[in-house]
Amino acid sequence: MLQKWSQTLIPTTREAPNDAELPSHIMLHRAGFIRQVGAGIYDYLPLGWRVINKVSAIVREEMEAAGAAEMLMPALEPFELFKDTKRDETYGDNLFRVKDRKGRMNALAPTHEEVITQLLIGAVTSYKQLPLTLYQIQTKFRDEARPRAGLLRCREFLMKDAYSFHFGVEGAGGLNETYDAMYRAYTNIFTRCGLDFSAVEAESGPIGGSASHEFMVNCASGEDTILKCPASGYAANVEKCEIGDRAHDLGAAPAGDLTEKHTPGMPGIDAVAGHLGVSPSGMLKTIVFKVTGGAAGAPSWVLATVRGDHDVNEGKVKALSGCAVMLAPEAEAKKAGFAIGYVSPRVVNTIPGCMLLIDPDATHAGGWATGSDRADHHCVNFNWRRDVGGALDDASKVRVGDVRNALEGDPSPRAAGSRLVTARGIEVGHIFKLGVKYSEAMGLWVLDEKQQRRSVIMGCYGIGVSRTMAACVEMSHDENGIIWPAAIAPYHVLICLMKPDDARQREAAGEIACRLVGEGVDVLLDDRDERPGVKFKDADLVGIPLRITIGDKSLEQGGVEFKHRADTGKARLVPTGDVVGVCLEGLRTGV
RNA sequence: CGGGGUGUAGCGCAGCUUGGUAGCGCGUUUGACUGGGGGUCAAAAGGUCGUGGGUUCAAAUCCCGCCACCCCGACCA
Repeated sequence: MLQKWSQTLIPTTREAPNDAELPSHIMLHRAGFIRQVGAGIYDYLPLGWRVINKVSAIVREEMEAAGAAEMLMPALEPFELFKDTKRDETYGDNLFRVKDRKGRMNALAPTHEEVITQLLIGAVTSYKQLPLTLYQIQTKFRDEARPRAGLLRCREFLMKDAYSFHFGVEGAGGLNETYDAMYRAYTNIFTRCGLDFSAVEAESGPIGGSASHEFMVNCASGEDTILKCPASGYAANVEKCEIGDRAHDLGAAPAGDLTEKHTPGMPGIDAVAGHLGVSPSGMLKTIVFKVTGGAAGAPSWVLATVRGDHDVNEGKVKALSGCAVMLAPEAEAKKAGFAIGYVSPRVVNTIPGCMLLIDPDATHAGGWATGSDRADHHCVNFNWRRDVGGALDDASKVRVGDVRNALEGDPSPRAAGSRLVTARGIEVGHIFKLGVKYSEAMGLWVLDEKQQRRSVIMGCYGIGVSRTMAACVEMSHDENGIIWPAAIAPYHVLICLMKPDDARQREAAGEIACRLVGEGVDVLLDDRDERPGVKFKDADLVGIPLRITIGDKSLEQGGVEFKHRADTGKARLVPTGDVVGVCLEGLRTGV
C-alpha cells in the first residue's frame, strides 16, 4: 500500500520525554510510534500499530499453519471465574479488579485460562473432539507493582495466547505433539520477524521436567539472565538453569575455634564481610523458607545454605526439599526463633522441624564466617562436621545439592568440561504444559472410549506482541534511530521527495510508488514541504529499511538515490527504471 | 510495598535559596530569504506554575495534605 506522510500522524520529536530511559522507549516515542497515556499505558500511533499488525499477521499465519483456530475472548470477566482456580489469591494484586455499578467485582483478564476452560466445559465432551488448539490476539491487563521500561513492562499490553486441549500427553494428538508444534511455530515466528533470539528452558509448569520454554530476544539490556553451554547447546533461564556436578565434602577439619564477633546492624553479606575482613565467598548465607501446606511428617521450615556470593534459587529449594515453600515472613520466622539476618546452619539442631539444604559450593573449606543465630553477631571458623555434627548424616534433616542460581563459569549440566556463559534477553514468548491444573479445578473432562471421565490435558502458549515491537527496537537501532527488519517494518520503502511541489519529482515519485505497490511493497511517501535535513533525520529515526531519495541532483543524472537504512554510507544512484527491482532485491535478501 | 527523585507552554529546561508583572531553547503560526543531513531574519500564538488547603497586603517561590509520573529494590502464571 501507499501512504502519504502528510495524510497520517507521525509526530517525530527532537527530544524524548525525560521519563524515557531505554532506547526502545526513547526511539519509539521520538519516531512517533507510541505515546504514553499513564503508567504502563500507551497509545499505538499509526506507525506503531502497523508494526503490531505486521507481527500479528506473522503470528496468525504460523498459528494457523500449526493447526490453531483464532477466536476472541473478553478482557472483562466476572471475578468469580477466578475463584475455582484460586488465582484470585495466587495472582494477588497483579489482577486488575473493577467494581461495576451493581457492586459486583470483575477482573480485567491477565490471561484467559479460566475463560477458555469455562467455554470448553459443555462445548467439548468427547475424546473424539480432541486435540484442539485455540488462540487469540488480545489486550491483557496486569496491575504491575511497578510498570517500567516503556513497552517492555506495561499494565495494558497486547498478547497472543493459545490454549491446547488433549486426551493424552504422549503420541498422536497428545500434549507433547502440540507443544513441539508450537515450539516450531514460535521459532518460525521470531525468525520471520527478523529477531535475534534464543529458546531457553524456563521454570517449569506444574507438570515438571523440561516442560517450559521461553523465547528471548538477545539483547544486553534485557531483564532476564540466561545461561548457555557452548558445547551442548543447552540454554536456560537463570531461574531454571541446572549446574553440572560439583564436588562436595562436609568433612574438612576445623581451621580454628568457633569465635563469635559483634557485627551490629549488619544483616547483609557485604557489610559483614567488610567488617570481618573476609571475602563474601568465605561466608555462608542461610535463607529461611516456610513450608506451605505441608503434609504430616513434612518439615515446617526449609533452610538453604549457599556461599555468601551466591544466590539461593527458590525453585531448586522446592525440588531438593520436595516441599512447597515460600520465603519465610520475617515476623513469623523470628517468632519461631530464627535470628533473621544472622542465621547459621546450626539451627537445624536447635529449632524443631527444620530441613537444611546445603549447596555443594558451601561445603568445602575449613573456616567459614556465618551468622551466630543471635542478632548483631556473626561467627568465624565455622566447621560443618564439628558445628553441625550428626545431623549431616541424616537425609531427612540435611541434604546436599544444587540450590543456587547458576553463574557464568559454572560447569555445564550437559557437557562435561564445558562451562556456562551468561547472556541477557527480553522474554517475548513462553510456552508450557499446564497439565490438568485448570481442567481439574474447573471440571473440564471428556468421556473416553470406555465412557470414563478423564480430565482434559492442557497446554498454553503466549507471545507478547507489543513487547516484541519494543524488543526489536532494543535489539536493532543506532544513534540516529530505529532499524526495522523488513518483515515487521511499518513500511518497506520510504520515498523521500525533496521538492514535493516540483512536478517532475512528483511524477517520478508517483510512478515508482505505483510500481512498488503493484509488487506488494508497502510505501511511505514523505511529501512534506520540509527541508532535506529534516526529512533525512526523520527517515533515519523512523527506520524504514529502504530509502529512495528523489531530487533534482539525481534526476538530472537519470536516476534516483537508493539506500539501506542499515548502511552507514552514502546513497547510490540507481536508474529510475531499475529502482523497483533494486528494492525488491533488497527486501528479498533481508536488511 | 520500602527507598530516592520529578511535576512551570507540545518537548527539554531556568526561575524557588532571599515571596513582588511568567522566562529561555526547540517546536508551532505568519511573512521574507532559502533549499541535499533538524537553515537565517522578522513578527506572533501558546501557561488554572500537578492539585487542595494554609501563612501573607502579595505565593511558581514558604508550610501541610493529596495526586501523578520516573528510577532502585521487593514482586513478576
